[in-house]
Formats: sequence, C-alpha cells, structure tokens
Amino acid sequence: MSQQTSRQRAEKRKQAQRERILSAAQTCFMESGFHAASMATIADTAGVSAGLIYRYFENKNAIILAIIDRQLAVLRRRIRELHSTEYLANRIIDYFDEEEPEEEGAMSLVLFLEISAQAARDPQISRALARYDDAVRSELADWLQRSPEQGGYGLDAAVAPLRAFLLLSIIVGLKMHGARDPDVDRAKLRKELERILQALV
Amino acid sequence: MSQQTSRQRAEKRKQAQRERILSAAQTCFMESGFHAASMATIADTAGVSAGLIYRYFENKNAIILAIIDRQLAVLRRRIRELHSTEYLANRIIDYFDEEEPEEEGAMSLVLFLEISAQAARDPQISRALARYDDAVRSELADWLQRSPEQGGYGLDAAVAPLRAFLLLSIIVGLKMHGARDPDVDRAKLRKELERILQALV
Amino acid sequence: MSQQTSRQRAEKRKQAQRERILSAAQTCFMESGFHAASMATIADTAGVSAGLIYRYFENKNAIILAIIDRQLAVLRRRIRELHSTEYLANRIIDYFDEEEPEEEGAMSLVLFLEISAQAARDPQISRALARYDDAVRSELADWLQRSPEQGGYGLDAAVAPLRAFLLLSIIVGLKMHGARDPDVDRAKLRKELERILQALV
Amino acid sequence: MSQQTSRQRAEKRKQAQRERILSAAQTCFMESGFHAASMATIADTAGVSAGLIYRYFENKNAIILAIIDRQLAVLRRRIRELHSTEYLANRIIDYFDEEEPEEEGAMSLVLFLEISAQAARDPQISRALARYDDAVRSELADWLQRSPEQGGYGLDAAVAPLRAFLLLSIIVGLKMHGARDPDVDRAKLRKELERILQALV
DNA sequence: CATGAATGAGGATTCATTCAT
DNA sequence: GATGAATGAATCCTCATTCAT
Repeated sequence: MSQQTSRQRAEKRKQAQRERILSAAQTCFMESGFHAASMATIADTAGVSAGLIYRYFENKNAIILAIIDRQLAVLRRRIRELHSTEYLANRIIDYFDEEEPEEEGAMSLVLFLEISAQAARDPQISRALARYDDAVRSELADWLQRSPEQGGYGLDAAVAPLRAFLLLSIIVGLKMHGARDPDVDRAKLRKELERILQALV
Repeated sequence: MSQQTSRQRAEKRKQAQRERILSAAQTCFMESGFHAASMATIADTAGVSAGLIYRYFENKNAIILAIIDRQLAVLRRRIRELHSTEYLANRIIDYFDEEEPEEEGAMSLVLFLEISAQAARDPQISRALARYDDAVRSELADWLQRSPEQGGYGLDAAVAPLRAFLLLSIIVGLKMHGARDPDVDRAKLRKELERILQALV
Repeated sequence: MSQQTSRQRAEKRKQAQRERILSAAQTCFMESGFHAASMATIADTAGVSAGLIYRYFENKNAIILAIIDRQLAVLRRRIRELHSTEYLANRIIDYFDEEEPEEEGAMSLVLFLEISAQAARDPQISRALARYDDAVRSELADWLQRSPEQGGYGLDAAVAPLRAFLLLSIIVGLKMHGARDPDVDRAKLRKELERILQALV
Repeated sequence: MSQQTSRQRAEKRKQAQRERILSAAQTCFMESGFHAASMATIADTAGVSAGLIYRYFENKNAIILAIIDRQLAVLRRRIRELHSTEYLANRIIDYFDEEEPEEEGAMSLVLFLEISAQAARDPQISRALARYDDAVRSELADWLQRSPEQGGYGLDAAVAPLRAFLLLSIIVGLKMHGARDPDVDRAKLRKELERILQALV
C-alpha cells in the first residue's frame, strides 16, 4: 500500500510538472506567439531545464497542440455558459470585455488568433479547430431548439443551426474586433446587442 | 530634361521593385506566416537576390509593417465598398465567401489573423491596427447617418457609431468564423443576415 | 556461514546484472554503433533503470571497453577452434559464412569494425586490440610449428609467425570482404581456399 | 565574355570551397569518426563558418556520403593500379604498408572501417559499398582473364571471379590486419605472399 | 544597382550523467 | 540497491543580415 501511494504521488507530480510546463508555454505563446517563443524561454518560465520538457512532450509541436486543445476546451466551456436568455447579451459583453488572462485555464484572444492563423497552414490544427467548432455549434443549436421551459428559445430545427452559426460569428467578431477599442459605452452596447439578438433568437 | 526623365524612370523602377518584393513577401507570409517565411524565400519568390531586399527595406520587420499597411488599406477599401443598402447582406456574404486570394492587393484572412495576433504584442502594429479601425468605423458611422436619399440609413448620431461598431464586428466574425466551415446554405444565410441587419440599420 | 552465503549470492547477482547490462549494450552497439547507442536504450534493453548502469560501470566508455574485451576474447576463442588441418578451409568458410549473431558471447563483424575503427583513435583500445592480436598470432604460430602427430603442420620456426600473420589476414579479409556479397559458390570457394592454404601450411 | 569569365571564376571558387569542406570533413572523420566529428569542428578545420557548410551540402549525412564516394573511388583506383604481374606482391605490400594519409584524395583505413561499420546499418551506404565492390571485383576478374601478352594471367572464366574475390579478400585482410602490427619483415612477407599469389593467379 | 557568399547568433533536440527518494 | 526525474552541455541546423565583387 505504501508503494501504491508512492506511485500515486509520482503520478501526481508528473501531472503537476506537465501543467507547469503547459502553463509556462501558454504564457510564452501569448507573449511571443507559437513560433517566436523558444523552448529555452518556456523552460525558464517553467523553472525547469530545457531538456526536461522533452520528458513530458515529444517536441514543441506537441506542446502547441496541447495548448490548443486546452484553449479550445476553455472556449467551448465559455460558450456553454452563455445558455441563459435574459443574460445572453450581458454575458457576451462580459466575455468580450474580459482582460487578457494571465492565469492558466482561461481563454486568450491572442492564442485564439494564433491558433486560427496556424490552422490555415497546419491541417492537424485545422482539424482540431473544425472539430471544436462543430461541437460548439451543435451545442448552441441544441440549446436554441429547446423549449423556453427548458431554458431554450424553441427555435425551429430548420433555422437553429444557421442561427447558431450567426450567433457564434457575432460572439467571435465582438471578441476579435472589440478587443481593440474598449472605450465603447457598455450599457448602450448591451441594448444594441439585445436588439440584434432578438432578431436571432 | 533627359536627366530628369531618367531620374523619374529610376524612381519608377524603384517603386516597381518595391512592389515586387512586397508582393512576394505577401505570398510568403500568407503561406508560412510572418515568422516562418524566410528572407531567402521571399527573395526567391520576388526573383531578386537576398541582399537586394535590404536596399528597399531596412529589415524584415519593415517588410512586415509595409505589408500590414497595405493589407489594412485593402481591408478599408473593401469595407467602403459595402456602402449600398440593398446589397449589404449580399456583399457581406460575398466577402466572407471569398477564396483566399493569391493576387496581390487583396485582403487575406490569414494575414489579418497574423496581423491581429502580432498586434497584441507589438505596440507599433497595435497602433496601426487601431488607427485603421477608427477610420473604418467612422466612415461606416458617417454613412449610416447619411439620409436615405444620399444612400445612407438616416441613423441618429447617438447610435450610429455603436451600430457601426457592431456591423464591423459581425463582418469580422463572419469572415473569421465562417472561413472554417463553408458548407452553409448561402441563400438562407443571406435571409438571416438581412433580419439581423434590419435590427441594426 | 549464512552471511557468507548471502554475500556470495549478492556477488553472483551482481555479476548477473553486469552481464545483463553488457549483453544489452552489445545488442545496442551492434544495432546502432558505439556512439549512436544511448544509455537510455541500453537501460531499456537490459530492463533496468538508466541510473543503475552507473553502479556497474563508471561510464559509457567503460561499457564499450568491457564489450571490446569480451568480443576480443570471443574472437580469440573462435580462431583457436580452427586448429585442425583437414577442416581448416571448411572452418574458415563456415566462419566467414556465419550470420551476424544476435546471441551474446558471439563475435559480431559490425562490432569488430566498430572496434577497429575506434582503435585507430583511442590508444587504450588500440593497445587492447594489439594485445589480442599478438596472442592470437603466437597461438597460431605455435600450432603451425607443432608436429603433424601433435595436430600441427611442422612448420619451421623461421616462417611460422609470418604464415600465422598471413593466415589471420586471410581470415579477417574473408570475413570483412565476404560479408558483403554472400552469393559466392561455397564449394568452389573451399577448393580455392585449400589451394591457397597449401601454399601457407 | 568578361561575364562568362566571372561566372566561371565563381564556379571554380564554389568547387574549391566544396573541396575545402570535404577535405576538412575527411580529416575530422578520420580523427573522430562520422558521428563524433561535429559540424562545428569541420567548419573550424575548413576555416569557414558552420552555416556556410549548408550552402554546399544539404546536411551532415550528405557530407558523409560524399566522403564515402570519394574514398571508394580512391580505393578502386588503387586496386586498379595493382595490374602488373611481377610487382603484384610488392604492390600489395606497399599498399598495406602505407601510412594513414593526411592528404586528401588518399584512401584511409580508418575511413574504410568507419564506412564498413556504417554500411551494416545504413542501407544507402551499404548499396554504395556493394556497387563499388562489384565494380572492383569484375575489374580484377577481367584482368585475371586477359592473356599474359595483354598483361593478364589467362585465367579461365570459370575460376577468375572467385580468384578475384579471394585476391581482394587477401588485400583487404592484409590492410586491415596488418595495419595494426607493422614490425613484420617486409622482404620475407613478400616472399610468402608471392607463394600464395602463385596459388591464386 | 545587384549578387550571393559568408557570418554567427539562436533554436530545437538529444543524451551522458547525477542525485533525491 | 534501484529508480527515473532532472540537468545542461553539445549537436545539427536555420536564417536575418552584411559586404566584397
């Protein structure tokens, strides 16, 4: 039993190290981009040696893919949290208002841009992005089709997917475009957004 | 006068060379990204020597900045072309539908992503992007405020800027998000888009 | 006495571990060469941890030297087995015909080449090789000098060393050169070899 | 015409550089082996920067292959020079007697060992070695079959290839084995060698 | 003006070796 | 004894930039 425990401890430590490296990588990628962030810098940031990273990840690309997975998961979770009619506009605004998060586990706009740009070149990343996109869209579509009693909007199955697509586009657009100029009146924006959303849902 | 002419000819040639290099750079940047595209490849693509590039641009970063300028100008021109009520939805759809253009002088999504990602890190690029954004937005706002007789929508000055902001966000979002899944029914999308736009303009 | 026995058991186990490691190293060296075989791979092959190897060998070079010793001993044993007139040609052919042996304790051509190449650079290895060579040669010379009744050829002491040298050269040459093209008629080769050997012994 | 000349000069210089690098590489490979010789050392030895090497060779392996080609060509030329009855024994002895040559373009035993060892692992090298071996063997066989008036030995076509094989094996064996112990009486060795060769040719 | 050879700093990756557990 | 995580030096290779021609 003591051996079992020690093995578990080792496993836990292994996971912790992986996370340390992943977090450091995320920080570096956000600061410099996938390509410009060097393994040495990531190692420094993680407080480990450069060589050690290769015990946890096959190569730099594996780290990038892991970060992408993580980011897409976060993004998906965030989108999922939007499921609530009255607050939809607020939520979207909150979302697009968010500061670039230093803490791990949060979605980063810069990373999303980096990922999208990379997806145009790397088919593996492209596929990951497409998979995530499909999942998020169908979740949104399901939600829009649910009856109001179930927290949905009772949309017709014929239009729901398209509306989900547009909704996502608007969210993405606000996030991308809005991040650049934050002096927009939030209250007014919410009102305008609500008008648009009413045309959608 | 003959000397004058030859000087002009030289100037013209210089401009032509600059353009050649810039176009080659754009092609390479679209294919590989700012970082991964090497000066050697750009030189090859432009059909000039690597050394010659440094007669026209101080360094690689100067090329990147020039490309960014050019791309933002194109983007602005494209947005400007949207000024026409009845076709607004169509135009937006056409725009988001566009293939990644090989020809120079066209806006590239990949480049836009690359630029946006870079802007999060390089303040110089960030400023350029902000400047462009302001310009485009105020143009759009002006247009929305114009009377219908003048081809506008007669929007109130109090809401026009915000609507312009949202309009741009939608366009950007469609472009970014839509590029990933092209099997969306165009006709239906246009209808839905029109409904949203009616809430906006 | 029980302690004595346990100490002996421990010693035996130690020897067994050493052998395990050595065999694994030999396998790896044959597959990848001295330089390209990594300690990690050797450890894996031996089924021990990388760190443990350093309890049995000071460093990688010590392993290489141990392997070289072992291989030279094997080689010497093989040459010794040739001592029998009528079969000499057959034996040599058998020898040069041998497959590269996976089993430990057998001589490997690849290793011999590796060792010889290394000897040209490392004086320690060079000396080991020279020592072995001297020993084998004088054994061969002794044998050649023995009377036919004693199983020898009764060669004169004046020519025996030189003939031993030539005999070894032929064996080495056949081994090295022959290994590359195995479609040679064995029966004919034996006949030719016998003619040559008659000129030698 | 002046341009033509300058282009030729450039071509010549390019060849010269290639040779410089190749020679430096050969020196380093002889001193340290293919694997242990680093690109940095080769660059230093050649008196160029490390990066420059990659303008002349795709990678380190390409250098190794070039060296192998060169060495095999030299070896073949050397074997070809043996074509003369009365001096055959002398020539072989001279050959096996040769110092390890520092000058480029000469065959090196160490390199030959390195090549042979590498051939057991790298199929590309193995093929190169086999090709060369075939060529040398058939040249030797042709020569042995020529009439004495034509400088040959008039051997029967049925035995010539096998004799060529044995002759080469003896040469290789003497070279490899003999290189390790040079205090052998040359005069006596020649005599003995002649006896063997008479059994062969 | 134009070339492209040359540089050298920097990047990803590997691996012998050590050491806390 | 035994492990395997951790180190960091060394290696191959790339690429922006310079400069003699």
